[in-house]
This record gives sequence, structure tokens and C-alpha cells, in this order.
Amino acid sequence: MARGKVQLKRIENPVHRQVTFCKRRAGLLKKAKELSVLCDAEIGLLIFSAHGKLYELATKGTMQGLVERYMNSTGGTQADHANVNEQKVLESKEEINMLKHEIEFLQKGLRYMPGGGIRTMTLDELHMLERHLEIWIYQIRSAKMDIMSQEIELLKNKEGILKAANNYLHEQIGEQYGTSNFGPVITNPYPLTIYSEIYQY
Amino acid sequence: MARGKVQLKRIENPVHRQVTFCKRRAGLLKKAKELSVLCDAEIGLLIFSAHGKLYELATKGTMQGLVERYMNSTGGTQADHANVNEQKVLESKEEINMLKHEIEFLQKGLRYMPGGGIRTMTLDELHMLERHLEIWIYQIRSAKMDIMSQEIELLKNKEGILKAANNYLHEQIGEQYGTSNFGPVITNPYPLTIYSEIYQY
DNA sequence: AACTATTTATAAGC
DNA sequence: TGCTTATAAATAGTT
Repeated sequence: MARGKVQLKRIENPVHRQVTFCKRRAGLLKKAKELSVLCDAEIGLLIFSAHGKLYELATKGTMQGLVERYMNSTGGTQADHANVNEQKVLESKEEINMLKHEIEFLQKGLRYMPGGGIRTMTLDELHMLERHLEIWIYQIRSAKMDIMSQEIELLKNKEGILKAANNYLHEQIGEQYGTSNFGPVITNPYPLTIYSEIYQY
Repeated sequence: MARGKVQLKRIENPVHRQVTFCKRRAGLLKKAKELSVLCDAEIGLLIFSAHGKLYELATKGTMQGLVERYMNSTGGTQADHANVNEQKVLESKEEINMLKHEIEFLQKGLRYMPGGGIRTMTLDELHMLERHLEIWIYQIRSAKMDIMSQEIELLKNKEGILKAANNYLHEQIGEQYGTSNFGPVITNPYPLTIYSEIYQY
């Protein structure tokens, strides 16, 4: 604005650009302050230089307060963004409470025994419930044993099949080398007997 | 800046103030845009009029983005705040998932009440059900112990009262027959010590 | 960073 | 509001 007009485009000369940035930045901040004082306005100004350095101005209060005011002004579209997560946390907590209640309810349902909840049960009822649960646990253990037995059977079958295959392969090898007098030269690294880990159950 | 200097203080005349606000606001926005273009800077400008009306400018992107950049620049004080909430949301979701699994499990448990379809549960589910039942039994035993303790206290009190009554009666008998020389003729069928049945538990 | 020739912004008036 | 104009301010280019 002096000694020559400016083109409204990026100044290519880095030195010129840097100098102009300093001068105009100062001017802009000054004008902003003036406007604020003269007209009783609240102004926030953020300037990021090309290299990322921040210059800021907040008249009347902090930038934080201004940003919040801005968020509120823009109709809550953005205001919520900060609060969205807090909202989510609250919602989550509600859901957690609901689920906990549900669990409590289900647990009560499991305690379907006469009299309902433990606290209101008589000693006799508790005795009975205890015995009942012991039976239940016994049944569960039986079921577990059944499943494990089945697995053991399955594994034994597999073992049988593998053994048969193994034998067959041995025979094949025997036929191939049996006619010559070299005798067995190859030691089978896979023995016939398979020690299954499943017996440790 | 023309036809007279300006005082750097609030313009008292409302009309003047309003006019000046319009003019200078336009000027400030223009200067901000120019600085942004000329020097490749990112600028955010928020202007709240005295009456609360918002005028904004964001060069290169949105004001939202600028505010976030500002938050990051100022050391993450606010960024952390947001992250903390996101963390909380994640944690809550995890807890919700856990609880949902628990509910699913309990529902299965209800479906597979004793004698019911235990056969269709997997080994893992059976393990878990077993553990739950063990905890349940433990709770029942605690409840039983509570009740029994209360009963014991009650019975001990009764015992004390009866003992006192008994002693009193003995004394009465002693006074009545003590002066004569007949000695005790009546054998008390109720001994002082009461063996309560509750100790067999 | 200081200087100045100019441009630009704008206060006052209409 | 918008236009005009005199003048204050800002600042581009130079030193």
C-alpha cells in the first residue's frame, strides 16, 4: 500500500513474504484490538504462519472462552462435538447400569428356588438350594466328562487310523528293501505308538 | 483515520459505534484475507458484536479445523480432554461387551437349568457355569452361616434368661426349705446347662 | 529496523 | 445503509 500496489496473491520471494507477514500481522492485530475497544466487540484472532507458528489474540477473556462462545453460537452443530464424547460416556454409563440390572434380574431368575432371593430364604430352603446346586454341578461335571470322553474316543480313532497308515507304510518300505541284504538302513523317526496328551485330562 | 484522529476508547455514540463497527469489521476481514493470501498463513477470525452477533472468517479450511489446530498447538491441554473422553467411551464399550457376554451366558444358564439341555453347551461354557455355581453355593453357605449365627445368638440369650430364672427359682426353694432340716426332697428335672440342638450344625 | 512515497482505510458528512 | 472526500494509517520498497 505504498510505493506500488500489491497483487492479491502469494508473495513468491520468501524474504519479502516473511517481512510482509511480520508487518501485516502486527497491523492486523492492532486493527483487531482497535475494533474491539472502539466498538465494544469481542474478537478472537488466530494466525498460523506458513511454517506453523501460532499468533493469537483474544480480546475480553480467553481464546478458550471465545471458542466456546463460538461453538454455542453456531447452533450446537459444533458445540456438541466437544460434548459429544461426554454425552457418549453418560449414555454408556446408562447402558452399563441397564445391563447390570439385567444381569441382576437374570441372576434372580437363576435363583428360581422357593422363596426367591437368598436373603429371604429360610435355612431349610437354603439347604435344599445348596443340595440342588451340588446336583447341578455334578451334572455339569458329568456333561464335561462326556464331552471329554467323546474327544478321547475321537482322538483314539484318529490314532488307530494313523497307526494303520503307519503300518502300511512300514510294509511298503519292507517290500522295497526286504529283497536285498542290506537290512533296514532307515530308522523310522515316527514310532508306532503315539502317546497322546489327551490322557492327562 | 480520516477527518480527525480516533481516540482509542469505546465510541459512546451508538450510531457512530455501529457505523464504525461495520466499516472496521469489513476492513479487518479484508486485511485478514489479504494476509492469508499474501503470506500463505492460515487465519481464523471471530468477531462478536456488542449485541452478540457473530462474524467469522476462516482461511484455508473450516473454523472447526482451525480451532482443533489451535488446541493442538496450545500443548494439548484441550486435546487431552477430548482424548480422555474417547478413552472413557472405549472403556465403557468394553465393559458393555463384557456385560453383554455375561447376560448371554446367564440366559444360556437359565435355559440349561438342571436336568435340561446341558448336552448342548460347549466345554468352555460348562466350565464357566460350573465356576458360577460354585460361587453361588459359596454365597448360599454364607447366607446359611449368617442365619445360623443369628439363631445361636438368639438361643444364647434365651439360655441366659432361663438360667437366671432357674437360679431365682432355686433360691426361692432354698429359702422355703432352708430353715427346716429336711434338706432337698425334690430333684430338679431341668438341669442348669441346656444342650441346644443348634450346635450340631 | 528506519524511512518515505504511496496506497489504503476510514471518519465525518450527506 | 451507501457514497463522497479529506485525512489518518498502513505499508511496499528502499536504505
